[in-house]
Amino acid sequence: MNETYLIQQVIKAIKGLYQHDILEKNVQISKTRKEFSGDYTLVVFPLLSISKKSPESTANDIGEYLKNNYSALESFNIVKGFLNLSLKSEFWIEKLKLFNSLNDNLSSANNKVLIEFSSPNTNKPLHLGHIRNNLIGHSVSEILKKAGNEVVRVNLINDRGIHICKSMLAWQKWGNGETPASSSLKGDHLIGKYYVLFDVELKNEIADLVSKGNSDEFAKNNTSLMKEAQEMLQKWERGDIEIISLWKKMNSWVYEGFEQTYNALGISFDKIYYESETYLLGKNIVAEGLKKGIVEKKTDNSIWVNLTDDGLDEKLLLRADGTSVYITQDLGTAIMRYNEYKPNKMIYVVGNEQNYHFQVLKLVLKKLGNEFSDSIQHLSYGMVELPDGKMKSREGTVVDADNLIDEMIDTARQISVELGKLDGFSDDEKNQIYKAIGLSALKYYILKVDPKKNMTFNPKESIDFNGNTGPFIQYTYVRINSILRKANDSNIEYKKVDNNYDLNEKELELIKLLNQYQLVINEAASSLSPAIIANYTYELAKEFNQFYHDFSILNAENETIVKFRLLLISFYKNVLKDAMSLLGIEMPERM
RNA sequence: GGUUCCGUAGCUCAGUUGGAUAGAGCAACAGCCUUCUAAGCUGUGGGUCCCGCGUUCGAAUCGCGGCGGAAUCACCA
Repeated sequence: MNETYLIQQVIKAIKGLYQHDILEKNVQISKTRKEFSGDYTLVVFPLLSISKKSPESTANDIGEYLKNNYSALESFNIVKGFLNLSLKSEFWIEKLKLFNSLNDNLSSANNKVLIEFSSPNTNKPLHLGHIRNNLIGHSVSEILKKAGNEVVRVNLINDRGIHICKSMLAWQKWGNGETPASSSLKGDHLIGKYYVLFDVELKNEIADLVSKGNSDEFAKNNTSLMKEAQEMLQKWERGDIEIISLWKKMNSWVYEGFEQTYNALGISFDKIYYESETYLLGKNIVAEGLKKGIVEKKTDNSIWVNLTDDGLDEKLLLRADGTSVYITQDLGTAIMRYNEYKPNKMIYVVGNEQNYHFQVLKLVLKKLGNEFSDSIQHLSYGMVELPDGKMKSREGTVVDADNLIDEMIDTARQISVELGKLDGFSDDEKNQIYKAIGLSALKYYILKVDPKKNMTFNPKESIDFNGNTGPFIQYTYVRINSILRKANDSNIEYKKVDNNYDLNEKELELIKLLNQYQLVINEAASSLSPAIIANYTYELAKEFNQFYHDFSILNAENETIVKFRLLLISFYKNVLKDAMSLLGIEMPERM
């Protein structure tokens, strides 16, 4: 809690009472817990060595001092070593007024931040893990922007490498010219089908070799299919016209498919990099490193970097046949990006299974003389697991992104129809609302969990639409909206508020919570965590619903109260919408 | 085996730089629609915060040691 104005008052009090200077960070002020009365609580224990008095009398000294010297203070009370301070209504009403200018009082970090997320392979459709990546990336971008940073969103498409050759080869061998049009399969799903087929056929071949008396080890390393795939990769790197044109054709199918999924999720990028366009730079960088003697060539011509001095291992940078590996292109991409944008910070949204990779990447970049290496931050997020463990494509347990999105929207439709809330809307309007609700359930479900933690998704239990969920928050918004619409229809003017307004307890709670928004944004931005925003929106919604239940707004006791409450809830509406937009979640006007 | 991360209610998760009697949702049970949208509100039950030791006025939070789980240590990406 950085309520600076209060902290300054306490510092003054300590100085006045005990002639002692104290640092801001040593003043512990927090929100007062619900079971006690007060707005803020000062923990006096750390101050005892200065006051040389008991906790109670120290708290009393400070309380009295503030009472006499700080005009905003209404009253105080002391429980054990805790000094609870209540501020005057006027103080909170002034705070509330600041929400008239919601968007222009943000801390401006003025940093340029480049953030990479999504980064799909072009050999299979997106799944639930990718959804988490995309949602986190998009949301963190929005949060950083809100906190005053310039944000560049980039996607790095992994469009080359042995895995792409596998699906190309399988399609060439067994595809019979199948296309998305001919099969009415989404392009990325079509390619995925052949990637799986390759794996199946590869297993068959290995089994065949083993049955002919070869060892498992030998069989694995000597399949004709793998050899063909490797030859294809070499041809690709040499620019073989036939292979390149096949590659372009198949990739274009995948991009069309991805585009649909990105659109459904509401995600976009400022810049898309393709590994096929950056990996050569990576190779050059490795070659330079070789000249400088930073990396070394082994007898089989493969190139390695030795990181044993840094507690890590040796790492391959180029294969013996000269083709590049994952980290090769990542080196090139990082340098290219840095030179292009000169950001203060580069964030990579990549799963925690690649923690080691990023350790290596930063080290190698540094060794090669790139000081910006220190500005790279790996936003390492946890895996999405199923109740019995990891998703495995071989076992067909992968939760497909497109299917899941469709299911969520369909569930939203079913619930809405059951409740009969959208009777009288056009089909277009209805579909738009179903989509907003279904996606909010999905997005909120994923984003409310701390990114760095693994999370469990149970496909058998559908994602909830009640309780701590996206639709609940949307519903709250819609309720507010409905009241404001009625107020508008009756031409009630509620933009002004009198400082003498007598706040009731719940109204005060609502203002205090609203007042935290700025802090919450800053915290979410510094910890790169959409979960902080999500949990805050839930608090907002819960508080409002209690208020809504306990107090009438349009039929309040008198006009002053009606107007005040309308103003208050209109700020709730704005903040709810604003906060949810940071999660990439749209708010329907009715539902 | 080395390194990193994690362990909070039956389940899914919160718990802000160490602060007061550890919180929500789901699931279960019991109430609340003639009144601003019941996708809501209220209540009941549910805990060895993995275990132990330490630091501290104070530990779910920090340190050390265990136990349990995950990831990684690829000429996959």
